[in-house]
Amino acid sequence: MDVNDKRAAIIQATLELVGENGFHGCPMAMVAEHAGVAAGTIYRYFESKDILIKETYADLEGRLLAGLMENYPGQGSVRERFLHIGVVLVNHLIVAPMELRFLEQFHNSPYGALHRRDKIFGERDKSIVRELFEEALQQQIFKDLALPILFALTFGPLVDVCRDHILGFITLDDRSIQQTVGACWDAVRR
Amino acid sequence: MDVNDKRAAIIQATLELVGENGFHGCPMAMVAEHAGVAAGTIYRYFESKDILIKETYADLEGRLLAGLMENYPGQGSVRERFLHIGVVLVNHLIVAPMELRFLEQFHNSPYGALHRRDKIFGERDKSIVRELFEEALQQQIFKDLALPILFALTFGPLVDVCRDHILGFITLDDRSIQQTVGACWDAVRR
Amino acid sequence: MDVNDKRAAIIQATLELVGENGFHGCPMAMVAEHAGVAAGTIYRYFESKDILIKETYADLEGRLLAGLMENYPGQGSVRERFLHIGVVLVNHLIVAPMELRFLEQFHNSPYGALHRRDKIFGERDKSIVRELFEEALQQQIFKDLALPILFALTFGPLVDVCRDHILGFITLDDRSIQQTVGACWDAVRR
Amino acid sequence: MDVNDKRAAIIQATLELVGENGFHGCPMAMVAEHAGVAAGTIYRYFESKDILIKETYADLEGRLLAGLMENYPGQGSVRERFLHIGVVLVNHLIVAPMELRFLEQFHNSPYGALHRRDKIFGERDKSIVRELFEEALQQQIFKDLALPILFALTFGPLVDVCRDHILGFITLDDRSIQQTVGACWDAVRR
DNA sequence: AATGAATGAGACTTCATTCAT
DNA sequence: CATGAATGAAGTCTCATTCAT
Repeated sequence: MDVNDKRAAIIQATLELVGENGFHGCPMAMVAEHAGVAAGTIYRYFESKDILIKETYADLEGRLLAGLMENYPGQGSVRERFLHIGVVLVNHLIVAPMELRFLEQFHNSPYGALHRRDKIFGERDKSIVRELFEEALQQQIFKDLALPILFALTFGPLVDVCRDHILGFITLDDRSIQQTVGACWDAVRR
Repeated sequence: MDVNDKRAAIIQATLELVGENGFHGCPMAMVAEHAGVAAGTIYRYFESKDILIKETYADLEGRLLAGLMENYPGQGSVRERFLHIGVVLVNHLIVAPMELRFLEQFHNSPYGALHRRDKIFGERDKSIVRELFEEALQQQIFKDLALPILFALTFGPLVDVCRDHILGFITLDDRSIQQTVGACWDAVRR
Repeated sequence: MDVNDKRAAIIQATLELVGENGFHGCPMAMVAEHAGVAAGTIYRYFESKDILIKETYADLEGRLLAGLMENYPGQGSVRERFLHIGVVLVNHLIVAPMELRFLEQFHNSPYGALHRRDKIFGERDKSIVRELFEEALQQQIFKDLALPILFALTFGPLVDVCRDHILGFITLDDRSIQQTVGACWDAVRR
Repeated sequence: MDVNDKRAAIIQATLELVGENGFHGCPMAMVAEHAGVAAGTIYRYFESKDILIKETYADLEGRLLAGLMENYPGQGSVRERFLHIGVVLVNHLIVAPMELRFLEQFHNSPYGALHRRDKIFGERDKSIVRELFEEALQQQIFKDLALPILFALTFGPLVDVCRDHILGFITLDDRSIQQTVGACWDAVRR
């Protein structure tokens, strides 16, 4: 388990450094220092910096999805599940500013697009989010729009408001989060 | 006008390189080469790389706003003006992929946040967009949400769908653009 | 006389900039700006930056020697003349900090040594200083030391104390200047 | 000891290059080449070029002071100790031309003045030189002049004659060194 | 398996000098 | 003669990656 500890420490250090300082503020030597390992050691766990970044993203995404599934109202209506996902996502991101920053950085990198392609076309990665959206389409609850458009209408604004909250432009509380996710629902529902 | 030609060539080269390769793929030497000038020449027009980036953004934003104002239905209803802005914006961005990529890169940089702050709090930059949103709030046409949230509900999805179009994940045509902007309207309207 | 005005302005700008900021703080463009001429114009008066520096030095030296000859007690004793030279030199340098800085910078440059060589071996440049020292040697008033050593014993300390005064390490007044020059006299006299 | 070897090689290369070509003739790439290391390696030992220069100076000064203390006649008279210091200093400098040149360059740099300030006002750095001078002042053996002036009367000429020796303007031998240091003694003694 | 010193390509920026106007 | 925009070589410093220990 020592091995996983080290791997986890490196990923955590990467997340924090990218989150705080952006990609520029994340040299391998600094990752190593924060993780408490030697610079060369990183390369035993990750082939290159690119791969380290990608796996850090995958790790983050995994935890994000896991969070969405806690108390997930699997038996609830589409609307209930939609609101759950939106609210939990926002709550997760605004208490973890660095994770949000990381997500944004990642989406703007060359591999960001590649990852997105897999996400949208790949069949292997059927998350509850995608299941929900496909179900809502079939039941004609959602507008008849392409899946990426529905994703954009939902997650685009949510990520943006989280950023604005973190930057101090707005202050989100339970009520305004509810309202915002509700507005997203208005956007996608028929 | 020769001077402006050179300045414009440098800005254009910056736009294209950042758009194609991201910030990392845009060293000053490459900008110079693409612009057809010597490396040192850039510094006659822009004090530093940071300033070059900022002014490239300002240039792009200016053209974007100018585009929004062409055929702007100033006398139309709030809804008509909202749809005009959304549709024109999307049409502009999907024919200029590099400009879109540049915008996204910019918003994720240290100065991106600063710029955003000015935009939201500053009074000096009252664009037609902001005027429209404030009017819609006063007339209680929009939901009672903070301005940044309304912006997020509108422009977040629009920028995202443009990116997906450019990346080939979806194909936007007039009809789907109308529908998407309409969905944003559903999000913000009361 | 317009031509000489421009030349003089360039030399003056060079003196001030080197004096204030050292050689590093004296790019040709800045010299041009301070002198109120275009960068290219400097090259009509001085073949290169090296030559500009040298001629600036020559100019300064000329004014320095001219200063020494004002009220020079040509008929006075060797001691009187020595004291006059020392006191006038110090007074000149401590009211013109930039000139002193320039002198020091110059002596530490590659051409500094060359210039010194000419000064010591060249016959063409028989200043009153050298005449005085040679006379003092012949009359066995000075110690039987090589001329450069006598120069060093005299001007080395004087330049150093001027620098210390300018840097604020000491404060020179008429009395301490007299004493210091007197100490130099003690060093060289038999 | 391998680490110190590399550090020492870099310092030695800096000393030689500054000594031979002045500060301008000492780019980091050339230092690296002379030291037999890669350019980036220098930055493992020295944070910046400025710091490299300063530490090279400190190293040189340390060796200089160590040289002065060999066979130092600690029990001898003030005059004996003064002559010892002067003679040893000159002998050291004229066999190490590059060290002398380096010293001169250093004293003319922005940090030169700062260092000097510490030297004169700082209490922490009570070298035998300063102790000697203060003792001589107290015992009224020296003229009643400020310490910096006494330093100037002593070390100003000594450094200058060393330079002249190295440049070939004069040839110092034991006898002329004795005479020159003796002349400095005449300058400072009451 | 781990270390971390070493590497060296490449980034940004400055500036002496030229030359078309 | 004067201008000053343009040049591009050269400088300092960073950092992903390797490899001897």
